[in-house]
Amino acid sequence: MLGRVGDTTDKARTRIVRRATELFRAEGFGAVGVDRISDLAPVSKRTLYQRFPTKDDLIAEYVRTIGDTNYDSMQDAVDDDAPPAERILQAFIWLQNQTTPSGYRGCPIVNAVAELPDATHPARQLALDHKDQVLGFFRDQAASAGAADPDELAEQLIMLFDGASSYSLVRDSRIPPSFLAAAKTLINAQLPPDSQPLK
Amino acid sequence: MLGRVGDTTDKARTRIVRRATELFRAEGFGAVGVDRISDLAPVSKRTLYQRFPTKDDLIAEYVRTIGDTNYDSMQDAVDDDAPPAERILQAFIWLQNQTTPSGYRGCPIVNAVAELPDATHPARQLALDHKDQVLGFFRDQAASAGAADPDELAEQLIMLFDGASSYSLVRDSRIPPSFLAAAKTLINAQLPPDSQPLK
DNA sequence: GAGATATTACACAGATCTGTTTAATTGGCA
DNA sequence: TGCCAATTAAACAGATCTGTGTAATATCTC
Repeated sequence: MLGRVGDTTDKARTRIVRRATELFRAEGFGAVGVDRISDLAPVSKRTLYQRFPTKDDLIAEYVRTIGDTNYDSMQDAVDDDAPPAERILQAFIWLQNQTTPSGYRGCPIVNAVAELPDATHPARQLALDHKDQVLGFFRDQAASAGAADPDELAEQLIMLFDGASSYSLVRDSRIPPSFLAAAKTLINAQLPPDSQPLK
Repeated sequence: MLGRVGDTTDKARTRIVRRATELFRAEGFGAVGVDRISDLAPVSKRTLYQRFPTKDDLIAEYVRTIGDTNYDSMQDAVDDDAPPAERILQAFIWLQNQTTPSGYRGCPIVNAVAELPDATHPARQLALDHKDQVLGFFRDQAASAGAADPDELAEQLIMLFDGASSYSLVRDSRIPPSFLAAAKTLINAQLPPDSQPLK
């Protein structure tokens, strides 16, 4: 039967999204045509358009998927039993490892927003949702760690986080150790005086 | 006479680059055709191709121009008589003001690298040159301020800097005050104990 | 095995893209 | 005025793009 809404066993759909993810991630939306995705899926173009009526629908699904995948991957790198400040650092180390040693193409969510000037594009909201999810994680950990202003610290951390992505993208090199040092400095500046600072 | 190399009075060339800058900046390279640039310059397509044999040449010129323009604009916002740590903050305030109150499209240099997967594209080196210029500014100021490790601090600052751009891009909102607070925290953490900390 | 459904290959429409060709026209300068 | 280089408009080539129409083939269910 043709893939219905909520069908989690639609193999064609899965293959389409997987290939689209690889190609969009590496080259962006404009540079990747629908034909190339369907050829590599492999699936006929007709089937692709059966699952995704327009390319923009596929782009939106890509943004949703890569956001969820990245968040899950990051969470997998975080030890739930570690102290909250350590958990933040583990997330930072995860990002650093994503950029090893070269070939990193920048944050796919940020890149998507950059390539979609139309603020009403459905993918734009999904991109924001993802960043809010990451921001929420930082905020929750900051609060648990006893940060003086968890919202402020979370904003600072996500700016540092995404800036490190840009750094790696432009230089095509691994995020440097100064990245983790900066995270520690920002966190320590907000920890209560009686707590053990990160070092 | 037809615009020669080094001709600084080539009005057609100037108009082409100016329009290309507006359009590329707002929409990216893929979404902007050469026809649209020439129509708006206004200049015939023939003249455009006389000045820039390929679109990639125009893209490279755009990256060079926007990098230089932004760096100059940032330097104009920096008071040469202020202490070095203050000069860094003035540069950060400049970036914050670039994102007011919305409509910011992210760092054009980072966006250019994201949209040009080919690492040998001439614009890629120009993008790196620009970021090295900004990094060098931060390093010089950090060193003048007596930072413990000026290279490390400069890396941290440029990561925070570009991350704030991404933050503003994704959220279509002004960079928040926590940005400046983070810069101060990172700077203060490296200033000599006997110096006056930023507040 | 029969019938319904899904997928395939492939041509096609219509739009757009980069870059070129051609011929008419403009504008500066002697 | 008259020359000459530069610019213009416009059509064009050839490629690519998104999305559709069609008819044959494969797959699944009963």
